[in-house]
Amino acid sequence: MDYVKKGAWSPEEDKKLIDYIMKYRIWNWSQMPKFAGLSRTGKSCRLRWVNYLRPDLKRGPFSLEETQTVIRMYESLGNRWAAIAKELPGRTDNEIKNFYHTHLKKLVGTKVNQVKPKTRSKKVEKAKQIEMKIICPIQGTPDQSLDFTKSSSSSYITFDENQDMNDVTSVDNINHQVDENIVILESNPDSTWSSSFDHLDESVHSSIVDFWLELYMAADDVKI
DNA sequence: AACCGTTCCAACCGCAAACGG
DNA sequence: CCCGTTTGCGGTTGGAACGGT
Repeated sequence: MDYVKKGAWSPEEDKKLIDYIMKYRIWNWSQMPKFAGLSRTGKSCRLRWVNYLRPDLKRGPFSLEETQTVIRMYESLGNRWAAIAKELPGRTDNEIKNFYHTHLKKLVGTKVNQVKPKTRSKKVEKAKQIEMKIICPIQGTPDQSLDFTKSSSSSYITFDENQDMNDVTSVDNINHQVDENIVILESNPDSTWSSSFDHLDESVHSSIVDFWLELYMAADDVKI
């Protein structure tokens, strides 16, 4: 093949590849392109099919369950994306890798402190101004899959200045606070949070972690 | 409106593993 | 075994889209 096309796939190319595979199945990636009338390498065709055109792909944002699975699997397997993908039907290794690098890397592991955003949302700035009470550090969670204790710093969920720690007995109560002032900040750990966190029982604790993940995935205005 | 910096993801590359003659 | 070819994996990047000024 003299000319090999690179870059983004056109809809016509996608159709050629899909039509060919539907008709003849996958038999040899390196030979397939010339039979399918594509000026692409077999490698490019395989990647396009596996990561984008395959009919069994899920698409769309990761659910909370999927996110938790990625975190859990990453903590046990490391960057073995293909192995992690086996636990998430409809998701590709590439997709999981991208998702991890763009959304989770700063939450898992030890680099939380090193990814300070260059710009903060207005809501975060406002929150800082009113000296909000930190009530929920995402650190030292009872759930090992979300164990941030290795981190040299922590992420906080913070609430409005009048929020009392003793009110935090259920996720509903937490949710109630979200509309106004909840923000997530990164910060160095200090002594104020750990003691205030002690009286929360494990179920509330893990609920907060779950809630935080949900919030993180849903909120546009949240900066990590 | 125009510019600029950031985010995100599709697609690339290099390398390793698997395959098969 | 050896060696060439094919397939699979993980790191990296180009550029479109987005958001802020």
